[in-house]
Amino acid sequence: MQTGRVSQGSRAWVLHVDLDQFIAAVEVLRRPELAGKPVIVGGRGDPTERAVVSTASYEAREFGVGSGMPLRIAARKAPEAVILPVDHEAYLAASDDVMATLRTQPGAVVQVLGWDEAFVGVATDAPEEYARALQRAVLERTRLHCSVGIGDTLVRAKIATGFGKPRGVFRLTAENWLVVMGDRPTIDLWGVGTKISRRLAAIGISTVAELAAADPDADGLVAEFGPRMGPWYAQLGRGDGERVVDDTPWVARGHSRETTYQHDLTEASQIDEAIRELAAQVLSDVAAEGRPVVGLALKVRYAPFITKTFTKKVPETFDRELVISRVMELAGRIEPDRPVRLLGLRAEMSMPDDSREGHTPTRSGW
DNA sequence: TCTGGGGTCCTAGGACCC
DNA sequence: TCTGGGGTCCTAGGACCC
Repeated sequence: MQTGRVSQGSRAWVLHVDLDQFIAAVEVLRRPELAGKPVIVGGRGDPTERAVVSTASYEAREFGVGSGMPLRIAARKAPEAVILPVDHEAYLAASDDVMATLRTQPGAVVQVLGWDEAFVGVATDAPEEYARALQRAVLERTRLHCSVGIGDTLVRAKIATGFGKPRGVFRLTAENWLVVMGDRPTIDLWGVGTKISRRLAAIGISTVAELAAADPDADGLVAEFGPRMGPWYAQLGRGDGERVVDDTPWVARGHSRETTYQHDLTEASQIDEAIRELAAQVLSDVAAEGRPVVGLALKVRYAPFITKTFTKKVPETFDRELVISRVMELAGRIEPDRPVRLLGLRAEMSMPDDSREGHTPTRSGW
């Protein structure tokens, strides 16, 4: 494992690189006539189907379209928009080019976070210059623009990027953390969503500054969130945490497939067939890893928003038939005579001995 | 016809064992 | 027969991220 530690007096920095409107930008590259137009990418590109927006171009965002929005609604808000189907292969190829470019930067340790973002650890006395050089390299090699956050922890670098968008650079460290973030609501933190921010507000913590000043025990964080997450949220409020970028290759814990059906499934035979199809997909994903299955999870969404998950541990196995029979056991728990809108199947695999297990903080990227 | 698909991790509670 | 505490494993559910 390589790490981004200090060398020879230069200070260690964490850079967070995030491509601007990545998916839409990739689409515009191969369809130059779309430049400057509202572009929405989602599902199979058909706004009459059940699907959501993956990415909207900045022009489409002006109409109020955003990621995660039902495609049907997006099409209504931006009737002029060009709607394109999701093309995973194309984005993966573009992503690989971007990551390869980052790795060519002098002294860079690259930790990939997703298709369109990565941490870069580097020791330098001029992080802004380094960031600008990095942006130029990515643009030259891929024709894609990115924003860069500079921080002294992963969390601060990640949050800094938002202030740099689009195409900019922003530095967020212990020095200016509270000045920049203190008055903001806790939901602006990476790792705090609507539920947690509401629970924080209920114990009297609404802003980042209040969270930063909180004593986990005395101020109720431990009582509300437990001995592990309570102190973790207080640390997050201060922007503290991991400082070392880690390029250890990712090892997936499992693989899953999920399908939302355009028309709810009502017949037992339909459901049976759909589950066998999911199982075949998941098993081929798992087979490609060459690691045994150790657990299964079957997710069922009954219309409209009631989701159940059935899980089952299995003895380590490579046996397809055995796994499928266990999956069908789980399927037997689906309530009959109830329309099914979504089915998902996840297979967990045994972890190789040399993988990082229980590293803390445990969520990816933290 | 309101809500994708791929992930990760934490916690609570019950079962079971000593 | 009743009761206790500690530990581990499993299942289900929740939350968050891109």
